[in-house]
Amino acid sequence: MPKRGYHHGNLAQALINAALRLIEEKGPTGFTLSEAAKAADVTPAAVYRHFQGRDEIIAECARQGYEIFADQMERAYQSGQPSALASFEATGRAYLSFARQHPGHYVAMFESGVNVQHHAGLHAVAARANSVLERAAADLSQHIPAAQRPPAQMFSAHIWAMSHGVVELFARNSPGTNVPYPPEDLLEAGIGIYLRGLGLLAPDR
Amino acid sequence: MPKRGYHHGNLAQALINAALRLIEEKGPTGFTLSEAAKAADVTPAAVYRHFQGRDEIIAECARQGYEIFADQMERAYQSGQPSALASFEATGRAYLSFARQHPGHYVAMFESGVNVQHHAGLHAVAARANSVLERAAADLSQHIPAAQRPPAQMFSAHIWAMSHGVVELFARNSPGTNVPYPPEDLLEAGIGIYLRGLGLLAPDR
DNA sequence: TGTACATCAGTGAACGCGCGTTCACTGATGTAC
DNA sequence: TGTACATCAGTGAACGCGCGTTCACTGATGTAC
Repeated sequence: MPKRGYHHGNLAQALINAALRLIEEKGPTGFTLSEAAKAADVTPAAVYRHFQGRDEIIAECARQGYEIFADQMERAYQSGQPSALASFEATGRAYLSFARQHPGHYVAMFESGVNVQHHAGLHAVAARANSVLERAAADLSQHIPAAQRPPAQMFSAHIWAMSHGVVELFARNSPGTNVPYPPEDLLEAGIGIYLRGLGLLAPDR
Repeated sequence: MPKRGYHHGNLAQALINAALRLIEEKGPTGFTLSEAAKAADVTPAAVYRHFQGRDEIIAECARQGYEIFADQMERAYQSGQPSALASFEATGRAYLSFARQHPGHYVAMFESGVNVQHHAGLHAVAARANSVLERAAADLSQHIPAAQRPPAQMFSAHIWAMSHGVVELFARNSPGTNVPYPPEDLLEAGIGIYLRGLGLLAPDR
């Protein structure tokens, strides 16, 4: 409890943290400005010293999430170097791991209905996260015979889609039937089969 | 305007339809009981003659959605018979096509936070939809050499995840960068690569 | 070090709003005789 | 066919609630001299 600085200390971040916890616990709908203020031991009106309103809080949650996400993707990419394959697989894994470690951020980014285009800073950092995955895909595509090489942007999108789908459908308590595999294994296997389809892994292992 | 039957005619379904339109236009959050009632030209209190409350309306939207979805999956499966491969590909395509044709239902089913387990009828029909995809996967797995055959439930989950991811990320105006491919093509290509990875398509085309 | 003043983060009361839900009711429809 | 009655879908008024937002304010902190 440092509580240093002016009055509260760092109310802006305290509100963001409260919002993230609320979003994580009750979904994007469950978050209210008033409740976040209460969680930060502050009057709802105080929020307006730091944010324009409710929307800006969610947007900032998402922005910080994209920042962390982009960093983790970058680190995953580096961890796999110099192997293009290892880098690519690591970024796929990083997606799921991010969703697990930062559920509040994840929901703010992908399920809150926040408009990435409408917030200047948001768009930039979202693009940065995306570019890591695309770079990994581009590296990898060098290893595919040019003739049958699909655009890197395309299979980066495939991996992103499969990762996102696994998170949404199987890494939460969510709808439909629960599949009896840990999401990590499911994604790992899926990416493996996909890469074999690209001719990047031996046909049988 | 048949307006037959008692008073309104078929208020229950009129409310569901209004709810679906609202959900489609404003997202799962945008739907309110009061607004649905107004759209059906009825007092909010009238809703309680037909539903226990707000939640039950959304659940019924989702239920009807799963019903349509299961039917379409079934039809897609049949359309591919007797080829296991054609059936499987068709069910994958049916997913995206359903999301396009019935956006309100889709959102109610997958983005409204409705709990499939909590509503008896919902769970059953969701399982029916899922079982079609799993049957298609099981058929297909017969064509994979037993030694390297992954469980059918697993690659059914992969295709479901990729389909869902493509819808969520690229078939809406949603987050991140927009990929310059029509979602249908993206999904088709992704499934193709994946099936090649399973050894079910020729390695080069 | 001490005093006077400016800054500005957070307060507390108030607002209008639309929400979901309840209740006693009304009056159109269906049915029995 | 006509009348009396039962049913029950929808009404309209009311409720309590929590929301986001505004406003004039207060009083702790930082700063100039």
